[in-house]
Amino acid sequence: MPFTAAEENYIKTIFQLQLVEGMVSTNSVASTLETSAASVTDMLKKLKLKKLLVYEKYKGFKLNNEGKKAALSIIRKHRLWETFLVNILHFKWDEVHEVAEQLEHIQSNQLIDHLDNFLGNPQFDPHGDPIPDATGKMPVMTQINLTKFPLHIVGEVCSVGSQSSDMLSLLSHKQIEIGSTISVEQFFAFDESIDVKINNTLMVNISAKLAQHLYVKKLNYAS
Amino acid sequence: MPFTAAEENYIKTIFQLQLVEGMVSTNSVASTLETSAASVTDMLKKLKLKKLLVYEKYKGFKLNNEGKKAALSIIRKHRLWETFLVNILHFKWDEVHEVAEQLEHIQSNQLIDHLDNFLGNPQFDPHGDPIPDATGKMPVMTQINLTKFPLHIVGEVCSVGSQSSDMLSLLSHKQIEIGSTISVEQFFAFDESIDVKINNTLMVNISAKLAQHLYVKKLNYAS
DNA sequence: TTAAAATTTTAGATTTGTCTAAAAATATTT
DNA sequence: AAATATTTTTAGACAAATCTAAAATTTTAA
Ligand SMILES: [Mn+2]
Ligand SMILES: [Mn+2]
Ligand SMILES: [Mn+2]
Ligand SMILES: [Mn+2]
Repeated sequence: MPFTAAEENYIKTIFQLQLVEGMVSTNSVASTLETSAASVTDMLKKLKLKKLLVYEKYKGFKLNNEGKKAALSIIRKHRLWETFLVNILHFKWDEVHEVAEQLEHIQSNQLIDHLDNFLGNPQFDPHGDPIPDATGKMPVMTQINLTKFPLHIVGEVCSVGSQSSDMLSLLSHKQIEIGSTISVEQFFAFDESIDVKINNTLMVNISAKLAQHLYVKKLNYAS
Repeated sequence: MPFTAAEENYIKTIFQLQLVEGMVSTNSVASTLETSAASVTDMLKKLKLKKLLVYEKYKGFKLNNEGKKAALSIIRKHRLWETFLVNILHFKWDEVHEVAEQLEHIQSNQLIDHLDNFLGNPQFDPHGDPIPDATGKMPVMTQINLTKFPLHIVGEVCSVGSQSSDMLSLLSHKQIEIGSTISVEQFFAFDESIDVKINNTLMVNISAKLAQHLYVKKLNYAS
């Protein structure tokens, strides 16, 4: 029942890929984890043996309920630790990912429950991603990718699709943060870039690639 | 330069044994880590190759300066995490050891420095053991084993030589804690047990075995 | 609808950390 | 000083996680 750190990294990656892809491919896992396709196949056999996923040779694979449950527990730990690092130890939000990658593998339910409680049972992590509770439930976010966000509607930046330093420093340069209000003002078909207004004042241009990694939600409340 | 968790566990164990034994034996490490003597020999070769210890076949071994430095860094992490678990997450002092055994292997200097700072740069962990600073220095304790403590002198319980649940629950039963004042009032040669006075009031009998695991320091300050 | 390209799996190694059983060295007793 | 016991090391094996290179399968393109 307890998993190794390597198994947990695969489980988490497959979970996140299947949210987007449905069925997951060997190569997508390999490139996400920066490992070889052969290693992925090796691990798939182990995870299948442990009854965490549905897998037929050459046909792709996806986590079953047991596997999803395991993934949510790892994601819960990862996001709670990130919250701890930023809120309590005053890390910057682009400095926490690597350490959380390690901390998520610490085995102790008591630890994670006490941590959750100490942090005040936070609902979202510093990147705006929802934190599953002990049973695996997460708040729904109805977040939309910025590329699909309607024009001239004010939303709030609530999540970033990548934690690469390159991306985070670009965001920082453009003065975009989690919680910034944002509205798409113009679309340029040529390069699919967009002009957005940040916090109702600053106007900046955002590349298609960057937009693909920004998630926003509509502001339902006053303003 | 970074060590694996297994290497770190050996380094820490050898350090602690050589404080008492001077030269360390294969079997003492094996029984402390609950592993086979053969595994210890295997690891000794690796640690020698990494120039962390002085080792000649069949002759015993001990950490050199480089090895001691590594050990102190691991001990620093272990004791800071224990302090976090007890002071911040409200674990009991006899519940923290297993989790700290895992947390001590997280690789991030930034993390441990921020944690130290957040905890207020504590000098002692919840078991009364000194916490090395970032350079490896620890406060000297001049603690004495209770079996060697002079009669009728008031001291303070500052460390326990074991973290076994059995021992900690026995201490709890006798209402002895870290920080309790203690004085040895009578020695019984027959079973080498002693009567001690706790916090200047309660008189209890302590077995030779228990006394061997209790460390006290003289109270130099008023009272 | 074959041929070429891409993807995936297998075969065979390697590293780390562990084990048991046997051999070697050291320590203790007659 | 032998014989015996203990400790330590070596030899050989195994599981986990990884790799490269080759084979198998599926997909795409001619
Ligand atoms: Mn991880
Ligand atoms: Mn996050
Ligand atoms: Mn440990
Ligand atoms: Mn301690």
